[in-house]
Amino acid sequence: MTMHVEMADMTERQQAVLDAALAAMVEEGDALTMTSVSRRASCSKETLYKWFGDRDGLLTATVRWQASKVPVPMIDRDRLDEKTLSTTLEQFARDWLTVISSDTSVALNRMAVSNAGSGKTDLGSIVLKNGRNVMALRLKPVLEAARDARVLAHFDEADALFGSFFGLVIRDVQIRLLLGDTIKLSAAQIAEDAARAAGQFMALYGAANQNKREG
Amino acid sequence: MTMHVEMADMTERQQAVLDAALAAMVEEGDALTMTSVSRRASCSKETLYKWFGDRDGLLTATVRWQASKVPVPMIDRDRLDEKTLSTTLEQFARDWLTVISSDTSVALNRMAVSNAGSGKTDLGSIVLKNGRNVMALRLKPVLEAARDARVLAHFDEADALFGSFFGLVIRDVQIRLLLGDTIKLSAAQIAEDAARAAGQFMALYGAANQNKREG
DNA sequence: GCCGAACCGTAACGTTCGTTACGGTAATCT
DNA sequence: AGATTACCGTAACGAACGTTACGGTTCGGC
Repeated sequence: MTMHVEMADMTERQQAVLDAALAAMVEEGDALTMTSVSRRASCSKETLYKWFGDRDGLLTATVRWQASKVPVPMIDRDRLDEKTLSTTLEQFARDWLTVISSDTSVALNRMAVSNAGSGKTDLGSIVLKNGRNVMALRLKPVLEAARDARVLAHFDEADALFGSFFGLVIRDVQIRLLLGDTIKLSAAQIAEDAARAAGQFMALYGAANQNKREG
Repeated sequence: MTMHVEMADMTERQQAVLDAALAAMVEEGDALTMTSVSRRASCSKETLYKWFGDRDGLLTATVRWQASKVPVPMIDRDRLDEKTLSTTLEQFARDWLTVISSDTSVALNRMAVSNAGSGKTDLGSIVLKNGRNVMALRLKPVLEAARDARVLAHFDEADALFGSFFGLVIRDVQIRLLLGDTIKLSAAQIAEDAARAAGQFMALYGAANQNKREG
């Protein structure tokens, strides 16, 4: 029976404990233990159980806490010419790649994937909801606005475009990171990749070049 | 101390045991236990330890066994006009998507990701080596041949092209599957996605359309 | 000053599971 | 036939860890 704690209800002390849990997840991965978290947070196990119910409760709270800390890029929907759309996409891609390649994101996704395999509580859906789906929710209105402004070619389902954008940005970076490949993504590298992804997306779906798709 | 067993040295009985382990991995995920494997395979635990050393040895042998079973698409490098390249890529994408979306692949990658987080032995590198890297190794000569035949625009590093192709094919499918999202990929859907990915790749990197990239 | 609540540190309990050990059986070798 | 080998089924051992319980400390309220 997991507790349902909203992030707003978290005291500073509790947030500090969750940060400790987060650090434990980064360093110890799935093998993180209640004892190690309590040691890191300088709190008793009894407190952990009182606050979070059980181990799963602690993990879900930790995942939610991290999710609430990830900044969501803002968008102005007012002016939407090709240039602004392109830079918006590029900024989106840059933020996204930065998050994805961070230690905490990797650890979090590893935990969620492990849990999705044999888990009672579904960390995977939480991560999906607060990661990919938030991005999709932010991006799709922009894509639709761009279509209506004739900046993008016509389409029916924004999901398909989002999927392609996702692929062009992430490529094989995330899965390689999750599988333990040691990649070093410098800020310059991220910026370059983001620009390439945005450019390619515009090339594929922009109203200026409409002859690039099949089906 | 893990044993180093080659696939060729596997007797039929041993392969049957590995198939049982594979089934256990699919159904029980990370929580698979030596007892459950022995029960499934109708063998004793003593035999498991004699053959595979320890739990990690069993897991790595299972991963290798599955990897050896995945068919690798063949390629004829002789005739390489735009049409054959396109269909080759499409076939590649179709095979790949089929593998990626299979239950065994999902279970295997989940296991490897979990292990990469807090593992002594690195299943992640094995999966990476037998999954992504095999594909890259097969595809890069084709891309280079296509470049030399002026079917693809000039490039220096085939890795970059491979990454883009990877993204266009996989998009967000794999990460969603790993995180427990229930997606149903029909053969028709896979075929459609493969065709789209191949078409988009040709549009971006084909010699016919050279003005689509940035940087 | 005294009380109760909240919390820390640690010890204790019970379960799970990896690992090892043992007795029994069928097949193969000498 | 007798011995050896390989294997099955099961029991037993030991460690790790989730969970609970307990004694001691701090702190806000009366």
